Amino acid sequence: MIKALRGMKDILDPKFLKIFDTAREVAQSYGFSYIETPILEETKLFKRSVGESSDIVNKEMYEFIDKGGNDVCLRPEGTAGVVRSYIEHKFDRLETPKRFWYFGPMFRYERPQKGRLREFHQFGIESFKEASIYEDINIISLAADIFDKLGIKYTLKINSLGCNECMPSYKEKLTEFLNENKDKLCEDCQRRITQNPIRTLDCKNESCQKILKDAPKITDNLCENCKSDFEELKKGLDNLGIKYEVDKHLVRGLDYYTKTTFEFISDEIGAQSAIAGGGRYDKLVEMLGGKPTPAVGFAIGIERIMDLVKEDEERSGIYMGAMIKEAIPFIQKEARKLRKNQKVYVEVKPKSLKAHLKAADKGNFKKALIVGEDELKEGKFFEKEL
RNA sequence: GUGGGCGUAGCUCAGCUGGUUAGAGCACCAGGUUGUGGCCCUGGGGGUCGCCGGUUCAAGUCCGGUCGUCCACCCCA
Repeated sequence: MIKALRGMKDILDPKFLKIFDTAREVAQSYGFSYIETPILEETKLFKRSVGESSDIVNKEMYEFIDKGGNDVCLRPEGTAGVVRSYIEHKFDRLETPKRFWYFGPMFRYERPQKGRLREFHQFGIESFKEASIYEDINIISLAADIFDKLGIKYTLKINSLGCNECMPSYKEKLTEFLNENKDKLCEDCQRRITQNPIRTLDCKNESCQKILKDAPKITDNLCENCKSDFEELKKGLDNLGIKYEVDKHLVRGLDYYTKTTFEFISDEIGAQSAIAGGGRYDKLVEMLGGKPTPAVGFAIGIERIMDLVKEDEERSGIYMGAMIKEAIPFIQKEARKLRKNQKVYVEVKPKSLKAHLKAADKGNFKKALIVGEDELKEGKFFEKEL
């Protein structure tokens, strides 16, 4: 038997569509426009944006040489492609902001576990050309609306990584501190010093945490602008009634993030608890060859929230069935009329009345319309509310 | 890449220290007097016991390998 590849799943759960529909509705209600970029891109794109030091680029990409000799890979995340498209269409030369939403599969060659697949789906938002902190709030509000609409409980964590002005100097100070304490840190943290020093702040190792509590704090190092923006962000979320926690250890794993970072967490889904993550990435457009353009966005992991969405169990629609073969054309014709304003399912195999009612019940329909010999003669239905 | 659990019917699993035709519940299908579902009863279909090799008179059961799956680490949505 041929099976789906490791870490790849067929999607049969109707909740998947429900999530898609909800996310799309919310994004459109905010006035965002749809974008879908190719699933296959030049490998370079991700090396430059996500960062060569990241695990994603380092060991998780589905990378290969195509028949034309191009080094390509399946996209491991959504932002890079949207930014590439933004620049390619010269939107960076306009002053008008561009706001997009997208939805599609992403690929990472990892060991699968709960909340982690090799092919997974993300709904994402990217907003370009708007440097205002109010846009960050706008974006967070959009994400919160999607979760609220889906009935998903979450904890929102926010942090600021600082900008071009203050981040590099903080990184230096931290690296210096880490190097001084290098021999006391765990193996992972020692590796992190060169790869992504800020990640050490997040280490789960207790002995590391003891040492790191004396490490320079990111919030103490923010420049005036970043500091006031972060204050404004908190006020803005208060204003909208969106609850949050400040998490000084919140670091995004991708190199392109700056200033605001945020994560929506659920405590009901195991170790992979981040259901959405995002933030500002003011340097990325420039890094990929565009004009300097501020940008902010986020992505939701669809598979991670599947279990958090409640199933619709209400009966709906009509079940139509025939008890004799001759009645099938009749119900097909009637079904077309009825479908103008409701869901109508037609069973094309003749069955006993009992069997039809049972099927209508199992299918969670609200009403059953059955046609037998008598009904066919009179052009009527046997009608039953379920 | 590292560590641990698990692979027996569509699903959830049972199968003691190896012994004849491999079981249960749920699901599915058909009946319970001819055309009224959800409950109940009866019957039925469905399994190369993940795969390969080894030990043995005999393996679902023991051993090795392999693949898959789940959970965790790393990392991330």
